[in-house]
Amino acid sequence: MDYQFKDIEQKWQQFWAANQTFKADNQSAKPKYYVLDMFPYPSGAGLHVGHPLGYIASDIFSRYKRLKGFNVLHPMGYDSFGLPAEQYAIQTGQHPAVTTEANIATYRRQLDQIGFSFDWSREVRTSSPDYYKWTQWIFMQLFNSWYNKDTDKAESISKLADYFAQNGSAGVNAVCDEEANSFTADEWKAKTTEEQQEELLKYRLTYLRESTVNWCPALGTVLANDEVKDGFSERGGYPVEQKKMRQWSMRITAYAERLLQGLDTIDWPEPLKEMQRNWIGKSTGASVRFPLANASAEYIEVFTTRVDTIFGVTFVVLAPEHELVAELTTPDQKMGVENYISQTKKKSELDRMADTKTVSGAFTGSYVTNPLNGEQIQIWIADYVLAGYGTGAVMAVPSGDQRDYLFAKHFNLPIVPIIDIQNIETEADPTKEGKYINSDFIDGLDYKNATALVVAKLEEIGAGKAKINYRMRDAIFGRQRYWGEPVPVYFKGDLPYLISEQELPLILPEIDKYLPTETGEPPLARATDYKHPEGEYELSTMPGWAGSSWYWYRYMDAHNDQEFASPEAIAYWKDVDLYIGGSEHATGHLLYSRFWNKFLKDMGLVIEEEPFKKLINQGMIQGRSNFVYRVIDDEGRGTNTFVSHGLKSQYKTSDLHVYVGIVKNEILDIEAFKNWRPEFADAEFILENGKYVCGVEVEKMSKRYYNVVNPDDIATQYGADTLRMYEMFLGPLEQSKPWNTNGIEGVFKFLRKFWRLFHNADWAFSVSNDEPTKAELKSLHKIIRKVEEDVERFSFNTSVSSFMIAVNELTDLKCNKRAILQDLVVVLSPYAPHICEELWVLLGNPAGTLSYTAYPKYNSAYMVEDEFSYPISINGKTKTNINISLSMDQAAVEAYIREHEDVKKYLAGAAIKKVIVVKGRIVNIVV
RNA sequence: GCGGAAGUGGCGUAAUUGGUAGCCGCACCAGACUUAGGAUCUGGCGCUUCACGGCGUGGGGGUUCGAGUCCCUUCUUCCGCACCA
Repeated sequence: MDYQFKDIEQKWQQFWAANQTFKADNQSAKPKYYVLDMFPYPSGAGLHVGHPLGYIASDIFSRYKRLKGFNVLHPMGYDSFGLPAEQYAIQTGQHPAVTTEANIATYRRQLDQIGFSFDWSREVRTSSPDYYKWTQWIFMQLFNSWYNKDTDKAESISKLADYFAQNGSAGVNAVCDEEANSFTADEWKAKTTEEQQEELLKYRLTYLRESTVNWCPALGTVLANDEVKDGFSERGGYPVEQKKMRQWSMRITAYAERLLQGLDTIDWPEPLKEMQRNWIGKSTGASVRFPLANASAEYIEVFTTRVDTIFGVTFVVLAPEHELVAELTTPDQKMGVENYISQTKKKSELDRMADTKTVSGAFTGSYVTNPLNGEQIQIWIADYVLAGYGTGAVMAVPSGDQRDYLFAKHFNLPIVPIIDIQNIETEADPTKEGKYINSDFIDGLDYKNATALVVAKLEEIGAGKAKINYRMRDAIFGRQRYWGEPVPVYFKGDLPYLISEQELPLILPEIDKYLPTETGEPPLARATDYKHPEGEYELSTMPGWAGSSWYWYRYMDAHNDQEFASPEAIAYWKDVDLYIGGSEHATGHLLYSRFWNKFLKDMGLVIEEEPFKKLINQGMIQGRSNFVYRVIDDEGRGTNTFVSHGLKSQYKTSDLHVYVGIVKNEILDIEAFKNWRPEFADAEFILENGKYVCGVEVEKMSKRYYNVVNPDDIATQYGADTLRMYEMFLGPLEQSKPWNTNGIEGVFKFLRKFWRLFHNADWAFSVSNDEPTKAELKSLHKIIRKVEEDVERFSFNTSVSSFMIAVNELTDLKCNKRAILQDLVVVLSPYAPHICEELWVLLGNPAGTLSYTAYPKYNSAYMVEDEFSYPISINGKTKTNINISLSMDQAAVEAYIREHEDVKKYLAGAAIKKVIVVKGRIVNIVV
């Protein structure tokens, strides 16, 4: 029989499912290996050819590891809470659970078709109550914890309360709200329960606080920083504004340093680590207090990374939102300041970011004192100072900072040079070289010594101290949406209380409409029976990242209803050895997951500090869009005539995306185009060389560009094995590339050739039991080693090429030896599992044993050749080939060369200076 | 502006990590078999030259017996961050 991929693939997919071939055990004598894919959000559009790229790579790796004798955990599930299903529900009234269920069915069908070796018995869905019960449970643990800086870990909040009762707040070194108060033990005991709870809330790792949030009116919810891009929501692209709200947050900042340090211990792509480092944004510097004369506050505190430049400070700038602005504004400056503030408010976040050129600001009329030289300096406000970073106030050093420089020039403020080699003619010079001038007690010193001395002096007089600042903020956790995990909290008065663990899961209630209420409350307010006996439930739900921040643990023990995963399961699987997914999750999911993991570690619930040991970012597969060109008539109206790409410059045209399925090699199938949409039924064409040529562009693969290529279609036409190998063949896994089906024939031909090796001219299965020849063994062992090397370094594209070479070689040798082919089947099986299972059984092996057989052992003995013919170069120019034996050492080779007739001829009497031999091979003779 | 990655045939890419640049595939050309071919097989395929040869990894320079690979410089493209004091 010719290669019938359809029958073969269906047969084996059914076999794997029926026999649970890939079910992993939670105990085994084999070493464990955990391969994880980023689980998909099941959108209505289904999978396109880009989605499986990473899944194919991880599947190859999983199958390879099984052959190498590992107990492999390779699970899959769905991140099934999320905005799109809810938006769809708002528009159609359909329950998100219903559409989600339907989408999951589509995803599952599409995934099954590609022949993945997932252990489906461990499937998870974040929207299932069995699952979100534990998301809520982890939320409760976070609520019940605070971060102790002294032990550098999270600890129980009840122990903190005990401590307060005994010692008051003194000696507590916590990461907490700035509003946290100091009190004695007696004062604590004198507080009411409510007052104590209110105080404790300032310490909890998940807490409720009035804070400035990203509010998206169109979505009716707040968003975390990583969900906002350039002032617009990442999902949907709606405008986002800043708003003060009482909101749930997660104290991820407590883990800033550990999140940063941990990056050095994990094997992740450097760009991704760099993105996380940037996001955490650690900067080392000092906080300095500039004393105020006549105000309620004693000083203005600023953060600076260049405390050595303190003698160059000629003014202080506050953010317009700074709390002291109103108080510090003198009557005669009042008008200017208020104008400026209202002007700033009008500017959107986007304008403010885009416009970094214009210098603007206003003088408050007040002054502070430079704590080191007693100078009186002006206080200004300006929107180049951000309220959210540091203290919302900066000391301006125009000689060293370009923004301060421009500001000083614009408002005619003094600019004082402080370093001898500084050149401040036209711009600020932030140099750290040179010696200080105009700088009192640090004059003549260098950067390092000056910094240390200034910090020491500031600490001595109580005007400042060394400080580390992080750019990262706490993560906003509540969402005013329906389709997410309910927050397991009820309110008595203004204070939140956890529901009891017995009440978990707190089930998402049914509601009739998915919009916010008329009074602006979240959709959950529409639920009629949603009430806790002791108070009102929290009405916001958790954000999309909650469920995905711990899911890899659930896979370890997916059906446990007593714990999120049993300690035994966690002790066995520990962490994810290999994680494959897109880099778009760099500052979202991947950061939050590391944060929760560290917290769970602190609680003693998990073992490893970092959840994902090695991570690979697969590149994005882009779409290849095709265009037709509609001719525009003289009145500027679109006609129904389309001009071919090469002639379009002769007409006025507008371009139109055309469905890529009716274009082949840029040639439009005109009949298919006419049938594509009714309005084109009588379209006319201006052709070139009798053909209509389309334009091409690389864009994101998306429905609206008509450039989506569906894996189902490829699998139907060529089979899953071809699809799998072709996606790998396309290029390096980590590289983004446009999808192009053109080369797929080559891969398909390869699989047919491979199939043919096992069959005779009449397509009857036929292998020989003869001893393999040396050449056949060499071909086999070359590929055994090559695939091993390639898989270990995730270079799947190069293995596909090597498979083609091996099969070409064996075809040329007319090899049909069982000894060769059986090993070849094993080596190829991670890439093309279906065809290999079929051939494995035809070779006489029991069905289902292929996945757990041993990977063939490479034997270098088959690589050795007695004599090689080498090209000889003299002074880098290739002259001739000579034969040389591998058993010769360098000295023997050199002697042989000197006496060799051909070499002598080319040397023409010149003396040999040096013979370069690399790995027994002469590469050059220097004369 | 700062940070990162990358520039190799008509195209996707490869190069044992400093050792014969262009493997494998697509496209293309020629041939064989064929009623036919969008099937299969064989051969060719960086540029230039009738040929010998010469040139060639974005450009320029350097280190080296030897550079796609290392160093300097410059250009281009993509990605991330972006008033972070």
